[in-house]
Amino acid sequence: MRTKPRTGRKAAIREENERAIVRAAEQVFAEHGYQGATTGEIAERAGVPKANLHYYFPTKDDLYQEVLGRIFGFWQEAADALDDQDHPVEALTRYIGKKMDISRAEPLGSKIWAQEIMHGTPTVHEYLEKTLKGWTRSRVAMLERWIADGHIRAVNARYLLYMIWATTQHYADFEGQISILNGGRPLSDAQWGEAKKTVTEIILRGIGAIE
Amino acid sequence: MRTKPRTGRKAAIREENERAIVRAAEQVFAEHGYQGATTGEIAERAGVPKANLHYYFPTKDDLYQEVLGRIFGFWQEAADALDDQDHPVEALTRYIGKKMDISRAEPLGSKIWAQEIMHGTPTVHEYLEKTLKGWTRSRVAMLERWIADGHIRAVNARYLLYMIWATTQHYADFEGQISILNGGRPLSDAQWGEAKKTVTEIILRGIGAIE
DNA sequence: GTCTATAACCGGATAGAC
DNA sequence: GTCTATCCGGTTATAGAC
Repeated sequence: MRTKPRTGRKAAIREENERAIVRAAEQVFAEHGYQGATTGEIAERAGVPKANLHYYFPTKDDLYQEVLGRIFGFWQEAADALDDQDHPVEALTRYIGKKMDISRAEPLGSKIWAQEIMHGTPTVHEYLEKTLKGWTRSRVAMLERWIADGHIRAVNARYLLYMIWATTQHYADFEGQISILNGGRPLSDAQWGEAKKTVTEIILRGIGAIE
Repeated sequence: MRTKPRTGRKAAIREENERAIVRAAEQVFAEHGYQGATTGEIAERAGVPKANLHYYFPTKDDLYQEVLGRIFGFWQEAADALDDQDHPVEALTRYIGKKMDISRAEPLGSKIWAQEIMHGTPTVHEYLEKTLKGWTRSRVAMLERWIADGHIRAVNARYLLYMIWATTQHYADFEGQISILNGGRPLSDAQWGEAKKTVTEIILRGIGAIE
């Protein structure tokens, strides 16, 4: 008997359990941090006994890496939005919009990422060195080409990128604060639209891409 | 004999120990999160036996509250920079500059604050409700007056404020990522100046306050 | 006011029956 | 593949000698 059958009843059970565990883990890691998260609470939220969690994910760290892997996917997806040779206005509008959408749809992933960075990148250091560093360099080069071509003003491209990351991720990482300042309610559809519009316009106008 | 003499040799010892413990606590809380921080490591970094830490701060939570108190001071100080009726360009330039300076001088506090928010504001909920909410409301009103007076364009004032918070705090909260992308070195004096200039210009131009 | 030794507890991980 | 019972290491907090 295979340990991890790809099809059949057991495979379906495995997949459903793993899915439930990873989702629960995202919530608990985001809310309590790596150390604060307990496998007991994750198992409870996933609706499985703690021993079963350890059957699917031998160690807490394995589970954490699985969760970080999911996040990487979303970040990569957003990164692709800036990976072409469109006009600056369209490219940046799409990139900012996509990042805002991810902040709304996957705030937990963004929070786990932020905490991982604040804790000294123990797990994602390699990713930053090997993938993000190169991607950033190429995007900076692209922005500098736009500057040379007169599409946008001469701003520091790297700090512009940081500004976009910071501003869009803030809506995920600080959603608790934003909700409280919004009268205890999460932002509505209309407010999200307004936030996205505000962020996009200030940045585009700030670099002289519009008006 | 007083338990907490205000002067004399014992008072000096107390003050020095408390100071060392709080500084060490900032480092450990920022790096490992509330749960990940151990009183043992804090005591070790402060150079006192663990039992002595508990003599000065009975519980880990007391120490955490002390650390958060220090942070509030810096945030309040930055908030004051926007508390007057100057021209928008000067007021916002000073506020952004001050927030960037705090990000550089006190990144640990910013990180602890960010994590506290991400963990659901268990400790600072009251502060957000009672202090930050009112301050934000008054600053939004001020910005809207500037818009009405034609000093800046009609942007959503609340999301503009969030943008300033996000962008400036990013340099503290994500300093690990920024350092890696900077070739493994923290930003130099010149780079900090360039970052501050870039952030300030994009925002001021983005709201039509300059150019 | 200091510090060693320890109590009391909790959480990650596993053994082993089903 | 599931789950109860348990081990073991680590953490907060304190007792009590100095």
